[in-house]
Amino acid sequence: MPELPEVETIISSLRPALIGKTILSVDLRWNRTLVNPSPKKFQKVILGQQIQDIFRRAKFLQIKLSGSYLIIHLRMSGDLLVVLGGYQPAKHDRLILKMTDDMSLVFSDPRKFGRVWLLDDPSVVFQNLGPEPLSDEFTPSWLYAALHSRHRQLKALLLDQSFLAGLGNIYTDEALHLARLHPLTPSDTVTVEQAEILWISVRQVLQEGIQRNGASIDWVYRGGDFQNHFRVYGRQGKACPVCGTKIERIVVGQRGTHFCPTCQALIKTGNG
DNA sequence: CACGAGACCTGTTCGC
DNA sequence: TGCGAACAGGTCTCGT
Repeated sequence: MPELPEVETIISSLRPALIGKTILSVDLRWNRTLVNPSPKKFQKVILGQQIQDIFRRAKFLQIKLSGSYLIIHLRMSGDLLVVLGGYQPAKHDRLILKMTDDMSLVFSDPRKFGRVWLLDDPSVVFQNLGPEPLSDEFTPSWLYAALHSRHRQLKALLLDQSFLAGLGNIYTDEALHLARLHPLTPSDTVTVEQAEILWISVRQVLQEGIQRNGASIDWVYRGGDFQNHFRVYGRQGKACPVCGTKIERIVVGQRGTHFCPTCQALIKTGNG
């Protein structure tokens, strides 16, 4: 479900509620949610630890405890909510941490793809991630060089977390539309100018997503409204906001991919 | 290295 | 109305 802006939005809501709270009990309701350590050790280690801060790295939530890091990835359908008072576990709850001040952190995840780690050193989980797109590390010249160091379809490459960390299916389609680049463009044919426009576009869609508190689709409403501002995602058959051409949907790397065939024409290169 | 298919899961929507 | 297919914001692994 969530991409970078949604994770950022969730963290913003959790931070004021959770910082300073101490974990009093653990209710693990789907064992495979927990990657590391064993359920028994997890409970033993986490009880009594205090939440000190919460950060994001890529699409991971990184909860700094007094003696460990609690790492959470929401994958497709995960959600985190804070509830006050007596709480009756719901059908899709996978992990519930009861805290001081009569508060609980609930990890709900219908599809059971989400994962949780409790680690002394979180870097092992992050070691294969590319740069953060909103950091200073991500520059137009880095992007141009990185695109040319591989030969891949732009859509697939932007989704690859080891290339760039944080984009998912929605924001990739939106960024490519803004940059007027076809999703199947070979990465090493992008010009310096196009790379710069793509760099601006990636940052712009992510910042807009954060500003709008992310996108809320399907049955989960978490307050964001970026879904009302999609240019191409999920809009196949509807008019491109720029030129009016019907948005098309194709499959790239097994992901639904939405683009405007006029604004994002595939430019043929080679043999002139 | 690049790419496609399959796996992991449940729920909703689409098409006949 | 019913029922199977297709689809869903993600990522890993395997075979070619």
